[in-house]
Amino acid sequence: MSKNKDTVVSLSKHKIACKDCSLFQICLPVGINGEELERLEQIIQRRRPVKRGDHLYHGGEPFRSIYAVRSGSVKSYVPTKNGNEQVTGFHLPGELLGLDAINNKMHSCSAKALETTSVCEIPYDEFELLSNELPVLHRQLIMLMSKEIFEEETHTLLLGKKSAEERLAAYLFSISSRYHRRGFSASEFYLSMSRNDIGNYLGLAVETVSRMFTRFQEEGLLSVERKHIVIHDLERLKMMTGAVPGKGGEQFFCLRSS
Amino acid sequence: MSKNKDTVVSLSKHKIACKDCSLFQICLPVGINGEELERLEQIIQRRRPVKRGDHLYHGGEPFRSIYAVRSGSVKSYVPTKNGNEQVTGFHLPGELLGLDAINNKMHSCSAKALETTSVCEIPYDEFELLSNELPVLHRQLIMLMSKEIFEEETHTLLLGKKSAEERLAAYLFSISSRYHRRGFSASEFYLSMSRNDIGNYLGLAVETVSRMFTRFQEEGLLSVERKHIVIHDLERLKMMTGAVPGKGGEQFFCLRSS
DNA sequence: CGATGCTTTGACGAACTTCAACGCGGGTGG
DNA sequence: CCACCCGCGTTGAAGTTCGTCAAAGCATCG
Repeated sequence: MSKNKDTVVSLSKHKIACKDCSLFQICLPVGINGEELERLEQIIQRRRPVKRGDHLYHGGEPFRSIYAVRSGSVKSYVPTKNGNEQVTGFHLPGELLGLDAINNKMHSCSAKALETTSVCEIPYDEFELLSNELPVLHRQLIMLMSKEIFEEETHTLLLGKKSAEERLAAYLFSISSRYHRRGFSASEFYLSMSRNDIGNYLGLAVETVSRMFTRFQEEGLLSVERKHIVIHDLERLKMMTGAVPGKGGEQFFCLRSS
Repeated sequence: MSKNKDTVVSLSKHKIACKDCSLFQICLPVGINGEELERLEQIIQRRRPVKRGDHLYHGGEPFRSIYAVRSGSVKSYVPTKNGNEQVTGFHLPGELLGLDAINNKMHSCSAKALETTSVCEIPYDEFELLSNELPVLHRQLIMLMSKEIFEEETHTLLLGKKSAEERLAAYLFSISSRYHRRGFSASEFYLSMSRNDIGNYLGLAVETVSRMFTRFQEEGLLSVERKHIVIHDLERLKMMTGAVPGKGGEQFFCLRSS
C-alpha cells in the first residue's frame, strides 16, 4: 500500500522542464539574443511553492501578473450568490492563468492551489514595457491567448452536450491529453481535484460523477482508486467523447482534443 | 402588421459607428498619428454585406483574417459527428470573430451570417507587420482577446448551471447587455437566431426553449412575438440569472454581465 | 395557394438531481 | 498508538426536470 502511495505522490508532483512549459515560448522565443533573454528572465519570478488551499489571487483583486503552473495544479472559480462556488477551470503544469484579467485590470475569478504547487509569475507591466522593444513577446502571448480561446470553446462544446457519460469521458480525455502533451503518461494520472469540483465544473451532481466512475470501471474502461486513475482503453474513451471530432484527424476539419 | 414588421426590420439592421465598434480600439488607438492611422486603415477591408446563410469562413480553412461585425449578426458553430452542429457563439455588431484561429493558423469553426450582415476584415499578416512598428496595436488585440476569454468563461458558468430557466435568463440578459453596451436598447431587441440555435447554444432542447419563453411571458417578465423581444423587468431577469453575480456590483467582486 | 420550415403545445419516459445513509481514510487529540 | 471525528466518496430510493415523440399552428416563399 505504501508503495502504491509513493507512486501516487510522484505522479502528483510532476516537475516540468522549461522547454515543456507553455511559457517557454515567451521565456525563450526564437530569434531572441542573449542579452534580451537575460532581460526577460530578470522579470520572471519563480515563487516558492504554495500549499494546498492557498490562493494565487482572489476575484476582485487588481491584476498584476500572469502565472504559469510549473508543478502541481490550480483551480479557478467564482463565488456564486448562494455561497457556493462555480469552478471555471483547472490548470495543470505548463498552463497559464490570469489571462482573463488583462482587459479588466482586475481578476474576475479566484485561483486556489489543489495541492502543493509552484508557479512562475510574470509581472504584466514589466512584460508590456519589454514587449515594446521585443514585439515577438506580444506575438507569443497572442498565440497563447488564441489557444486559450480555442480551448474554452471546446469546453463549451463539452457542456453543450447532454449526457453525463460524454461529459466525464471528455473531461478525462482532456486531462489525459494535456498531461500527454507535456510529456507525462496519457493513461495513468492523479486527479488532484475532488469529485465535487469535477461535478461542479461539468455541471453534474457529485453523485452522478461518482456513479459514472463506477460504471466506467465496471465496463473495463478504466481503473479508479480514489484519485488515482488508470485508463485502459484510451481509444474507446475518445469515442465516448461523442460529438467532438477527435485529434486523429479522421474528420476533415476541427481538431479538438483538449 | 406591416408597421410591426418595419420595426422589427429596423431593429435587426443596427448600423454601428466606428467609435462603438470593438475594432475602434485597434482602428484608432490613442496616440497614433495621422500617417500611421492612414496605413492601418489601408489594410482594413470593408467587405460588402453578406447575405443570410453565407459563410465568412469554414472550419478547416487556413486562417487569414480577423473579422468584426459592423451590422447584422453571425453564428459560430462546429459540425458534429452525427451530422448535426454545435453552436459555439453568436457575434453581434461591434464584436470580433476568428480569434480562436490565430494559434492553429486554421479556423476551428465555421461562421455563418444569421441575416444580412456587413463586416470589417483585417488581414492578419499585414496586421502583424504593422504591429512591429506600432506595439499599441498588439496591446489592443491582447486586451480584446482577454475580454473574449473572460466572456467565454462567463458562458462556461452559464452552461455549468443546471436549470433551463437560469440558462435562458442568462442568455437574454447577455444579449441585452451586449446591445446596450453598443448604444442600442437593452429592453427591446430582435433575436436573429432560431430557437433551434438558442437551444443548441444553451444545451437545451428546442421545445424547452419554447416553453421557457412561454413561461417568461406568462409571468410578465417579457413579451415575445416570434423573434421580437421586449423585456419588461430587466432587474428580475438579472436575478433569475442566479449564480452569476450581476453587473450592479452588489457582490464584492466579479462583474459578469456579458 | 400549397409547400416548407420554424415554433408551439401536449403526453410520456428517461436521465439526472435530491435526499438519506453508510463506508472509508486521514488527521487529531487523548 | 489507538480511537474518534470529519470530510469525502459511494450507494440506494424517490422525485423532478428536461428530452423525445407526435401533431398542429403559423409565417414566409415560390
